[in-house]
Parts: sequence; structure tokens; C-alpha cells
Amino acid sequence: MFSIDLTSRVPIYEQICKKITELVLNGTLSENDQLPSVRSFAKDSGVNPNTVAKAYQELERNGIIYSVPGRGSFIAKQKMEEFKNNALANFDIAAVSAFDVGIPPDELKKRIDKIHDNYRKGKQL
Amino acid sequence: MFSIDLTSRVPIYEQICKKITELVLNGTLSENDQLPSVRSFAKDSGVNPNTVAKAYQELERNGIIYSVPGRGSFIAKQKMEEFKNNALANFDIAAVSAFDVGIPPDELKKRIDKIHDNYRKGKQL
DNA sequence: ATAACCGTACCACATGATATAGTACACTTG
DNA sequence: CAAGTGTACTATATCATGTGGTACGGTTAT
Repeated sequence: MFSIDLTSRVPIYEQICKKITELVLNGTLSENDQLPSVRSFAKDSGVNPNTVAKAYQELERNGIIYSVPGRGSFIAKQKMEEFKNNALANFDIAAVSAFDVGIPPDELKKRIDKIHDNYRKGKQL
Repeated sequence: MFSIDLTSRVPIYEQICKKITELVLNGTLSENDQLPSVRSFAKDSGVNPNTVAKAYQELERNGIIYSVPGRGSFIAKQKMEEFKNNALANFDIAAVSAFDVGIPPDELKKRIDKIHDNYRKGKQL
């Protein structure tokens, strides 16, 4: 269910955080959905329970999930505003980098349409 | 001349690479301009010569600079196409992330105009 | 030629992040 | 009570990063 690349230079716990955050964003996981336990997740993906616990704690700090000792870990009610602000901040940085290498605003606008078309098609699969 | 943050979680050699790449992109450094020697750079910025050497070797692998033993390190002839492709690839990723959190294409387009205005103003300073 | 500088290549060492392994505790559910 | 849960430790190993030192060969200017 959760694909983890053990050979990547990206820390495993970071991959887990990113993956779960993705699943929340695209609607696969919703509020109060229960996550796998740290032990079962660890067993299924072949990593150490401590590593999964670290990822869950990181996610809890970021308000993505909440954990209850004895019960489990669950998806939290999301603050979409923060997600949007983060996405826009990253978008700004990418746009400025594009301007730096001489790409004009019009080309970026055209590109947005293209990406959005592909995005909708991808969603239909 | 080169501001390095010794306390950052980002590796020093990576900061050096990014900084020099920036200076090339914005035109501060041009083809065949000579860079500080690994020793003088290290002394000025308070890091180890080995760390600067590592950064220079990384830059050479990326085709940003070229080094000649006995003479020094210099800015290489840049392949702008690669820079543009990288910038566009990053832009695509940022745009998709924005779509993921429900930001519509039109809002991104408006944002591009805003960013571009600020970008031009920033360039005039 | 000599001295000074250049990039480069080592080696040893310290540190921090990452990951594993094992154990233990308190809590909740059946 | 038993099983499963998150959490908190300790210890250990590995890797990336950074430092310090030394050395070699090439280049430049005196």
C-alpha cells in the first residue's frame, strides 16, 4: 500500500510523511481514517517500527494526523489554507527561477493550461 | 562576496554551488570569469579548503565551471537550454501541487503576473 | 631557477542524521 | 487477561558532512 524506496538518499521517515500527505491531499485518506499501526506498517514495508513512529510523530507535529496511545493513528481535520499557502509559495519560487533563465510570463501561462489538461486526464484514469 | 550560512542544515558545498549558479544565471558571472581559488574562498568564508574544492568539483560535473590545475577555476560556457528545461520541470511540479490543493489555473495565471511585476521591480534596485 | 600560487588527491578524525534492534511502559479493545 | 496500540528509552551501525593536515604536479611571476 505504501511504496518506500529503501535505497533513496531521501530519509525513509520523510518518504512516509510525503506519501501520507499526498494521500490526504488527493482524497484517498479522509478525516478520522485510521492509519496502519507503526508495527504493521513497519512489517509490511520492511523498515523498523521506530522509523515509522518517527514519521507519524512528524506528521502529528504538522497537523496531518493525530495519534492516541492504545488506539492508533488517524487522519486529522486538515487546514487547507496552510496547504494552499505552501503550494503558492513553492509556485512563486519556481516562477522566479523561470524568470531568472529568461522564460517569459506568457510561456508560463501557456504551460499552466497544458499541465492542467494533463492533470485532469490523469485524474480520470 | 559569497555569503555562507555555517549553521544551516543545507551542506556548505551545496550552498556554494547554488550561490555560484545563481550568480551565473543573473549575469554577475560570465564565461571565463575567474573564481576565487579554493584556498582564498575558504579563508574568506571561514570553511575548509576541501569543502570549497568539493563544491567546485560538483560545479564542474554540472558544466557550470571548469578548473585547470595550476591556473584556477573559471566560468564555463553555459548551456541555457538545460537551465530552462530544469526550471520548467520544477515549475510543472509546483503547478501540479497547486492543482492538488484545489487552486484553479486562473489563479496561478494571475499570480504569474504579480510575481513578474515584483520581479521586474526587484531587478531595478 | 625560485617562490608563490593553483587544483587535486589523499588520510585521519569528529560530528550529526539516519536507521536498526531490543526492551519497556501505559493505554485501549475484545 | 490477552492482544494490539503509541511512546520512550538505550545501544549500535552506517553514511554524509566537515575539518585538519600533508603531498604532488602544473602554472605564473619574479
